[in-house]
Amino acid sequence: MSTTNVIKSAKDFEGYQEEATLKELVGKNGDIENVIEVSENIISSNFLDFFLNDEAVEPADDNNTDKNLITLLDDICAESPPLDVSGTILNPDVFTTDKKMLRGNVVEKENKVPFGNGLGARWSYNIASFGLYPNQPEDSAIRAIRSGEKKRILKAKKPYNIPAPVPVNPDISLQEVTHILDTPVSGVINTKEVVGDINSWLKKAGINQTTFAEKVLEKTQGHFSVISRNPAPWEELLAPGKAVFVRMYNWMKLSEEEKNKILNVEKVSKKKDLQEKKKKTRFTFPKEQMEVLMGIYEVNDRPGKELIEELAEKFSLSPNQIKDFFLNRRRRAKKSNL
DNA sequence: TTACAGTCAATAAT
DNA sequence: ATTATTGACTGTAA
Repeated sequence: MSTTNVIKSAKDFEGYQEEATLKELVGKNGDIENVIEVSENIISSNFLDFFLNDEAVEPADDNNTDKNLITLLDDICAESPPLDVSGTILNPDVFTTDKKMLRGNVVEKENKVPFGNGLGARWSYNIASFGLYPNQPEDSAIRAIRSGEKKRILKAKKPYNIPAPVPVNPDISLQEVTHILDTPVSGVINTKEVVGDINSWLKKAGINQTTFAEKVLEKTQGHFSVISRNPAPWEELLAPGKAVFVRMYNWMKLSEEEKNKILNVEKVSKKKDLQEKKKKTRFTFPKEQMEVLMGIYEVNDRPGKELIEELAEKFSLSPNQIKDFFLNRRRRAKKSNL
């Protein structure tokens, strides 16, 4: 049986339609031991017999590009053959062994064969790697060789790994994912915890506040920043406030696939609209006014109407501006525990 | 009506 | 670039 036929058998076994090297065939399953073992049971051809047969140990002759299987297996399992291999002719005593011997009852013969890194190492490794070498002494050199080769096998098979199919639900629509996000949560949400989860997820996923706030929560970055830094307890939230945390809570339950469904939606540019609008400038209390206001706040955080109007008068501001100052101040002082 | 939660959005701060 | 801050506006509950 020629190497070509062996490869053909292997291809049939693997169900390969196209040309492939033996290495690729083995790599497809990623497990040379398994290929050999399974082939022994399934292939009716001489795949395994070839390996065990004298024929297999015949050196490839110089005019023949066919290599014997031992050589092929060595090529498969080793990046490069051991440097101190003295030749290509393997010990006939060993390779005329039959299946029964390979099953593990070869101790007597094995012990006569030198291990180490010589020629013998090649065949002993091959047998050992198939797990058919039960009585090997602890201190035998074969152990190192075997484990070393196994590493190489693992390394070699990587490029041929078939990635496990990622379970996805390709049919779920954006609308459906959004619906999931808005599904009410029964019971109390730990706002602090949710916010912590979201923030670590954002960091891990490399997504910024603006993107998350706008695409997922449909809120502004600033708003998200505030509620994520000092989330109010669930009980204190009104319906709209709760809804935001429901979204964050549900978000963490989504698969990455589902998350991407939402994150991939492109925001419609509002540049045009913004250009048409005259953007307001934000008033800032002058330093002196702020000092007065803060001074009052220290002793009285709820000034009455009279004081408010007096301040408004003095500062040439509207009473609402003064009112809002105290309102916002109280709210934010409470939130930040100050 | 009024205070406050929810927000926006400019802009300060990193 | 991003995140934090904050004056002001909106809607709601009391």
